[in-house]
Amino acid sequence: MPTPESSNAASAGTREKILDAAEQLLIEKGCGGTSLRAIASNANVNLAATNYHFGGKEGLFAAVIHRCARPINEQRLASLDMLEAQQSHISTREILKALLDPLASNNLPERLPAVMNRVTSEPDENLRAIVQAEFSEVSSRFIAALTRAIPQVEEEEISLRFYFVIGSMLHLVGLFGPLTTAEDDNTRSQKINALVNFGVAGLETESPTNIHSQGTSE
Amino acid sequence: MPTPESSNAASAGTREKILDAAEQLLIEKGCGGTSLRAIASNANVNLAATNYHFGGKEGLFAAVIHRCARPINEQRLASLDMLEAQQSHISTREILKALLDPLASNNLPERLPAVMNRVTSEPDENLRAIVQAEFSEVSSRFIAALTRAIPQVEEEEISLRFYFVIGSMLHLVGLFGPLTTAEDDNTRSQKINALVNFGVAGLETESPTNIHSQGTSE
DNA sequence: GCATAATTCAAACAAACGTTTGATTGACAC
DNA sequence: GTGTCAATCAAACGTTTGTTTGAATTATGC
Repeated sequence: MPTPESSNAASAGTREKILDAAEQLLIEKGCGGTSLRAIASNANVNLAATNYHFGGKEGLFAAVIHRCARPINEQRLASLDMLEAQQSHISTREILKALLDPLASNNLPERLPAVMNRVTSEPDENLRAIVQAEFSEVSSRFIAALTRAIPQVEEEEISLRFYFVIGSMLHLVGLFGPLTTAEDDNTRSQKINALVNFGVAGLETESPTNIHSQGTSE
Repeated sequence: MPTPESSNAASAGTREKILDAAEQLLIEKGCGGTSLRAIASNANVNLAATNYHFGGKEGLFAAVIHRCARPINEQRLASLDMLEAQQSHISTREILKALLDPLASNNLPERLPAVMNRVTSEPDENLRAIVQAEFSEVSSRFIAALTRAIPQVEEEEISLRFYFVIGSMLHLVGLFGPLTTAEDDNTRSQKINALVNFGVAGLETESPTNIHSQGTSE
């Protein structure tokens, strides 16, 4: 009884059908709220197929995360590579656009943002580790680029502000919800653009020198 | 068989013990990942007590949310009330401090931020509605105040940027994790302060007039 | 065609789930 | 004491869960 954990060509349809259904249900109900039976039913495959192809529930959701996160992160890193190859100094705005514009692109898996939003807040430790590993290169590369682009702010502060941008991004894509039409694509890219503006200003600001309590008295 | 859904004085110990254990487990495992049996076991009460006092799992978690969210939101609204009573013009920074400083206060329930972070990303629709209702007044009041404080940015944009701040906040409190010591309190208020700086800059920035694609060519 | 491996299937497994039941306890009123 | 009501308890309810099994089916190599 071999478990083809990493077979690709074989069993063309079933694997993808399971991944599609799992992705959909993961968005709607979360990881803990989705049963393998519901996945198999929505995918029109046998229940045992989920364990056969992915070795278990955890392996299945790991595969969903991987399939979703990889293309968008590759696009992000490719954009950053191109910027760094072409220019000696890159602006904060260019870096943030490389990070966030892929979310507005419409040749990406439609439900990718929703999956990211759902999965980054899952309490399951194993899934969290998978997500973190999937995004670690993007984080370190972009933090490094931002540190170079904004020399007047120290790296530790840049790192914290980068996670503010990520938090805003996750919250935003959670609001996307069922946007699928062409006009919604416009709305989406408008909101991504608003996040870029917001993030550029937040990242580049210099902290006020007086840290002590800036009270209510005017 | 009466179900004392809203009794207060009676059964002093058990109710609170259940709420404490449920809160703890909600943070660690999420709503779907926490069973009533685990709650009852950690609280050292009988399993049936959870249903007796809260009418079911959903009622229990709603009570946890309510107990957590209410004091912090009251503090936020009280701070905003005070600002609006004392001054005719309130700065963006003052508003954000009224919104975020309560998260650094140490006379609040320790695990409140973690509960907020966990529960705002729960897929359960009923719980989401409860959370939304709990925060709706804070949202509308603070968005209105920010709109008055930043007249050069239109309200719809302010509203979107406000949710960016909320997203950053939720992401930040998720990073707090097991911070409990006194020195960690300092770290926490430093990070809250960093978020205030970030948010002020992001909220007050004026969008660049050229919306069209700001390409890579310098 | 035939053997071999990969895949699908119905069925069952033990375990854990939320909820309910009915008896038992303790406190307070009269 | 007696009656009443809120609270706790052990035990069981029927479902649903993730996973496993072994036979049936399909594809692949020769």
